[in-house]
Amino acid sequence: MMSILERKEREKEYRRRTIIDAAEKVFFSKGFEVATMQDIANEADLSKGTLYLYFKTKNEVCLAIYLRSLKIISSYLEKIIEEKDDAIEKILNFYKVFNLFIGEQPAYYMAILNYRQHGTHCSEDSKILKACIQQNAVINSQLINIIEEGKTRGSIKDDVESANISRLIWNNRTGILSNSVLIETDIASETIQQGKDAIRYFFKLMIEAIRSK
Amino acid sequence: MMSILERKEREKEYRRRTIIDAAEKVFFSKGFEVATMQDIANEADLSKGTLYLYFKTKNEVCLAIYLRSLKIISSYLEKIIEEKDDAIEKILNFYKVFNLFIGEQPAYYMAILNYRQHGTHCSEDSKILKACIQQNAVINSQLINIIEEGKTRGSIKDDVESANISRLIWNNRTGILSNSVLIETDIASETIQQGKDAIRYFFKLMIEAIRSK
DNA sequence: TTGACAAACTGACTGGCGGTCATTAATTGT
DNA sequence: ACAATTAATGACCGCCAGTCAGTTTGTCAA
Repeated sequence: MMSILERKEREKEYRRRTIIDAAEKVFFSKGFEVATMQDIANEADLSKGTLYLYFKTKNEVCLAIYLRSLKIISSYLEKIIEEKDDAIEKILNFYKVFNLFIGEQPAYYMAILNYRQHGTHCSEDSKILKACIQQNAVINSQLINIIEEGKTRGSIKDDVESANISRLIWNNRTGILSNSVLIETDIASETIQQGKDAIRYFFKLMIEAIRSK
Repeated sequence: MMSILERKEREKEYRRRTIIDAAEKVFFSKGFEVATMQDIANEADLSKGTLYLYFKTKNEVCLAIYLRSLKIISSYLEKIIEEKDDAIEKILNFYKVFNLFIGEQPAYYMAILNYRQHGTHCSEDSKILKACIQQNAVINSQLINIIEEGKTRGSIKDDVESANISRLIWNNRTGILSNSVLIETDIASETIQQGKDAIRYFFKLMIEAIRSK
């Protein structure tokens, strides 16, 4: 019967989510290094072995959280793109949304920070890793999309290199996150405020540089 | 006798360097996670226990490499500051020097990337960690110095927020490094070229935004 | 209802690594 | 020559990611 297979699939997906949810809690309260797979298993009311039926390694669990965060950002971007706003407006919206994201989703925030490390210690053919890279590409093209639209609509200068702007925005985000947490490990600290200041100023300068006069 | 104490001090410093040199080799060929303290000990022709007479933890060894890289960058900045160039010229020089650094010092490059992770898993009172934070602050003030000088000399707009520009440059560097290595783990790959493109474009835009017209 | 088959789950176990410490070797001062 | 101090060693410990033989649960045909 088809519906049984479907139900099983659903249940499997549900279980996966349960594990990721538990991992989020544990990673965020203890940090990725200190948290053990046993901790996650306890939090999810499962045995450790079960975790390995759903994720090949501890790194993959972290990547799963990262993937979530990328998808959230991507869906924000999707909404922003759909609005009738001007490209400059869209970029400003992204700035606002991203600030919100930092403040309200600290767990995802951490996951992003740790991604590079985890990604590079995954087997090359990891499905999750591929999905992450894919999602990164999607975000990249969404940003390019916005810039290009602005160029054709005339609100952004013609000679702006949209691919580089897209990278610029993304790179800057990464760097700000890294460096904020670098100095003060406490996420709630004022360093975050400094990071936000830097983001604000970055967007201000960048928009000034690319908008047509 | 003073000279004996001095010699001992020198020898200790020498041994420290030996260990860091060995660690650099090992970390760079295997990666930080995979490399073991035993590997480093072998490379340095020492026993594992000895390493722990010079560094409290494996993370501290990595931080030591990071500190080196920061000092290199800082000394480059020092030279740039001493030149009689205009501030804009200095910023461009920093861009060039930094590009060189990426291409020629891959080991340090990796150390920088891993810093945040290692820094946050060190005891708070670690001398090395403090030195790293201190060195970061030095670089920050060097950059601010350049901008401020440009403002008084008139080549940079008066209303430029130098602290934020300094952060911007530093954050962007971090992000670029992270994201370059993120997708392609191979340092020699073309992703590095894309990273360099992004850096070039970033500096171009930034300079355009801050130079007085 | 039953029994056979499969799929999901379990947790004791293993290997390997970071870090320690009692012991040994080397160096210094007398 | 001989304490005494300092440096170096490597066997050892605890811990944890990851495994796997065995158990439970779920499915379905007879």
